[in-house]
Amino acid sequence: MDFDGVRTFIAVADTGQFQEAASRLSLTQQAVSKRIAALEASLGARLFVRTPRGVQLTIDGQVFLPHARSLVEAAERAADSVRPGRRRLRVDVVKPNLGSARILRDFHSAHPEIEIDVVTHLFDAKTALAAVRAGTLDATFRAITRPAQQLTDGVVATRVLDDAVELLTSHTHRLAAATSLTPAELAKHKVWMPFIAPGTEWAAYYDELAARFGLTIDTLGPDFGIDALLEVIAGSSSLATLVGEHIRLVWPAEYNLRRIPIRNPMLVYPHSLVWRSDNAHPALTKLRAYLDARKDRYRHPKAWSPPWTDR
Amino acid sequence: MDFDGVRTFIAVADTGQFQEAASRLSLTQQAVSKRIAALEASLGARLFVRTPRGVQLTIDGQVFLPHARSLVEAAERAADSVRPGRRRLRVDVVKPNLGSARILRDFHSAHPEIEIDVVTHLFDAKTALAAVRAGTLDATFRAITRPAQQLTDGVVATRVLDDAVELLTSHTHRLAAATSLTPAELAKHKVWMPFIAPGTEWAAYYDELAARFGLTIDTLGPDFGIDALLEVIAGSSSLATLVGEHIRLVWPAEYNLRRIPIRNPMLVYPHSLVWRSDNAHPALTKLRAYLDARKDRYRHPKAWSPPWTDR
DNA sequence: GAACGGCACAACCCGCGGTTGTGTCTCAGG
DNA sequence: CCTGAGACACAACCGCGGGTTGTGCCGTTC
Repeated sequence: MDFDGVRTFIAVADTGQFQEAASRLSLTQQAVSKRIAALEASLGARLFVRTPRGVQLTIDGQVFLPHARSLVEAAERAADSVRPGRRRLRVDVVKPNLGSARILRDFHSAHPEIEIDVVTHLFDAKTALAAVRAGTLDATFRAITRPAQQLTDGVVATRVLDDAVELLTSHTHRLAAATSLTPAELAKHKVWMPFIAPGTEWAAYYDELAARFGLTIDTLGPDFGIDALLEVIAGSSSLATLVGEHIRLVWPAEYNLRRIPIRNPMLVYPHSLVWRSDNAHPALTKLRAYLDARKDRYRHPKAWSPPWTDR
Repeated sequence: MDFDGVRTFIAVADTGQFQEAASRLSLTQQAVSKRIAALEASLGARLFVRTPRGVQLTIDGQVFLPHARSLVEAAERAADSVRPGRRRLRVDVVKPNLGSARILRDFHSAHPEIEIDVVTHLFDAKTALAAVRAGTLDATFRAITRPAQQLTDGVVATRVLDDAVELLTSHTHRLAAATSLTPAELAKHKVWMPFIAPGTEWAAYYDELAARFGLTIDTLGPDFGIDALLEVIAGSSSLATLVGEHIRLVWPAEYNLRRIPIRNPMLVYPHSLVWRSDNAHPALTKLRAYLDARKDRYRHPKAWSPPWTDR
């Protein structure tokens, strides 16, 4: 099964005859006949009944037709997704379960007509910012370290989300019963965050956090993914980790995990939207307007965040 | 852009190197290299950065990857739709705006996991029944004329929908003010139904109806489609047509059309579900159970319908 | 610095997919 | 009833796209 065959099938179905489809495709009737025969052979089903006055779709053909159309549409979309100019908006959200991804989903349900390509798993903010600068990425939700240095040549940012840090523990952990914690209380316990890759802006954030409040954060150990982490946390009464309030986490009911907010001060991880000021993509304008209209909804203005972030 | 290229792209993206992808695809590394180069050329974008230790997706590549996956999935679905055995349920509903299509949609929203291929535009019940008998169609919603003759060799039917006939007129028509009509009142006016193709079960139904109640139904004139018909009806004070209560019709507000129910007796068009008794498709079982659970919801047991339909 | 592992380029070659030519079937018209 | 037109299939041919083998280059590793 190949694209040419599918496209030929659609042309024949639309015109009702091989001849007409052939001239529309700038082919001979025999070529169209062969393509359809090949497609039918590869599918193992007859798609047309040949009549002296043209062809007619069989039931298999009628069933296949809408699939064929959606197939070429999907091909169109795929090609458009990388075509320079007039392409879908490309936004980086670090990970699909983060608060930034949730905001993007909210935006998408508010404007379902705007098509978005979500990018994840870029290594760090530096990579993402370089991509924004190069124009391969329209926007990224990232924490911005040292803004003066990184936001050069027309790359701008606004703070859009303060994700409050919470402690995630098993129900057997010594802090499990607390309804909230202060950073000072937290300093007495070890925090384990193997998913923080060294050299990223996440590592920088937690370094600052640990230094400022005297926490011990252990980022050692291989990162086997969030599910493995949750399982280990659930089975331990001494291990705990930090997560953002907006991070979507699901675990089996028997894990019985606790998410404990931190107060006095509240600690927030700062997400900014970063884009090139000369990027005229209409969907980007819509996204910025959407975020601007909600700019206070996801902010915790009195909470602590590192001094290097834009405000 | 061709399927092989897209599949190769996915294999390379998954393995992270041409070599490995090549052996997985039973190709040489050079062939993979050429395929990717050709794909990149046809898309006008670089998908991988070549490194000494393999390849890495560019941002374009990351964006393209999910599209590529959905593309091969769509291809899978398309091929499955006509593969004999283990295919989606194929149901014929005459036209997408009919009550039978609505019931099928209701069924689909009740069981979103069941995938259905909807077939329309089969010429008549005879064709549809032949397709059911041949096994190319799993079920059809049709009116059954002369059940004893047509429902031979294991093809069975149950009545699932009585679609009450209504008169559709402009607001300037002489009957426009009526809140309901009797067939006898209708007999004095001409009814125009150019969309009834001669030789179909629809024509048979309206022939019976006209003969029984003395109506004059005109099926002459070319059928330019439902929109054209509505426009003509809207502009005439003498033309009217008959439609089922469950037929979904939309028209511009200024048309100001009226749908007038018919009573004493109510006239219904009988839809039956027809299937082969030896068809073991699990989705068909579900559909039958669904319809059986609602078998009184769409019925008008006291209404008139032709004597040849199953009850 | 040599061996290794990875990708690209070059040359070759087979066969897929196109074209031309022809046969067959059906329907319309005289 | 015959004939011509129109439509699709089959056969033969052929060029080129896409595969293979062979080789080079480059960066990493020991």
